[in-house]
Amino acid sequence: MKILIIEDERSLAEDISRYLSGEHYLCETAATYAEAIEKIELYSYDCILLDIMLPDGNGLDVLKHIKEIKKRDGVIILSAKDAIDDRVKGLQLGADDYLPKPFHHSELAARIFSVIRRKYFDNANVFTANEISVDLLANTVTVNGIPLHLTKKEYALLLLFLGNRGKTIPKSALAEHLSGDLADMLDNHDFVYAHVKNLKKKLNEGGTKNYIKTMYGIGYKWES
Amino acid sequence: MKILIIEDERSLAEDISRYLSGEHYLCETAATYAEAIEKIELYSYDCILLDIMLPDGNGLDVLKHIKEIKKRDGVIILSAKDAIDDRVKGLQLGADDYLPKPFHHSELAARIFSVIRRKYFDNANVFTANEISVDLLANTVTVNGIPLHLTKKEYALLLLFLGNRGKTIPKSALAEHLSGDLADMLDNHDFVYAHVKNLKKKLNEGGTKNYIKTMYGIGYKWES
DNA sequence: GGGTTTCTTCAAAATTTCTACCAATTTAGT
DNA sequence: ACTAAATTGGTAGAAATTTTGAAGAAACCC
Repeated sequence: MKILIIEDERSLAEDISRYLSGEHYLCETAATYAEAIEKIELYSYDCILLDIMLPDGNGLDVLKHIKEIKKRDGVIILSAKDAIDDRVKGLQLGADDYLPKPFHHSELAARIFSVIRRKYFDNANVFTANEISVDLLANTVTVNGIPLHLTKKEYALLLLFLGNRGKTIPKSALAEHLSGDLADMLDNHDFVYAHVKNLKKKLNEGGTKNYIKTMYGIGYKWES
Repeated sequence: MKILIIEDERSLAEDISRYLSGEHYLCETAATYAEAIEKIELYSYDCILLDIMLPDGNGLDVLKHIKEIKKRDGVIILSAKDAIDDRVKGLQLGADDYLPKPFHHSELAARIFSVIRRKYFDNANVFTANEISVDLLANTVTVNGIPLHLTKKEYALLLLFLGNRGKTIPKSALAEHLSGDLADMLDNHDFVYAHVKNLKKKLNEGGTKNYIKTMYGIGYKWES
């Protein structure tokens, strides 16, 4: 899952980025209004964290922009505790949530989780696709009611697939998603093969059909 | 879609090439000014990635050359973050976009995609021609709503046809677009025949009319 | 620290795609 | 209608990619 952090205070942005990376999110940052607009126009994110005060503009304008030009990107507004005005305006403009600074990491994670859940998983805590069922809060998986033990990476992989059903996910994206540091995983995708294999195997032993299709030369796709 | 990567730092060029290959692009590289000019004169590309600093010349001169002698090849300039001058000059000279180094692979892919979409497909993400529909983001093809599985080269071929509807495409151009190493494929077009044949067959089995007309002695043409 | 689990690397086997080749067919020009 | 060149369609070997199992590293848990 991909997060954009729009925040001009660099140390805070990096702090958040580091924490969320450890929670299996892929993070990017934008420190200015201009940079934020650029990234929003070019990419899509699962969730955007939006600081209201930016050196060269107002975060609410960024939000307006997001909602104008498209998109179903989730938005969580970050701002000072007492800026009630911003909060009201933000939610009116279509923000998904509001988090006053300072906040706990765990609280941020919970809000992001909730936004993503709403966006990809019909807002349910338990997401079911055919015979597979995922408890997003407990982070457990069952197949036909029987618990299935997955490792962290396998679970991350499964969520990525389920959140992108029907879309082809390039190997490089899988590598990025699994590897945390998107270093030089560019030429070595062996570990992706390994994890996909293991996930497939476990799902299969659990008795599911094979929903993970290979897109030769590109990546994989979840087909329900 | 065919990309030319003009970049003297070999490892970077290879990185990019590998990544873009995984995203359905056909890549070639040029490491020097001379090599770049040579390839540009000989072939055409859908998008050219242009490093400004080359060991034997300036990338802006390459850009000038591109715009002089032809072409609707899209150009994205790659250069150091603070080279504002180059950016301005580049855009004045007709570059389509500018990407400061270092950049994320996904960011590069997004810019290339945007250039190509603008150039060939009226800025749309899903492109439909009669009963055929191509999702440029997911890289999938459907015929009358039924998914059609194409290989990389077949997909590249289809995109080339759809991007040039009504125009006769010479065999040599098809060979260029399909050939990974632009060896002396100039006299041997057997592999073009093969891929056109396979694409025709799959489209036909999918139930489309035969839109690919043979222009005897010249090439092929997509006729809607 | 020892034992267990998980992650990554490696190499051979299987699969998919690509290219070369050949015979049959079509085309353009005479 | 005949000829030479170009294209089609099939097949097979080459090349590239993925699968698979096993083993070595690394991380984790008492």
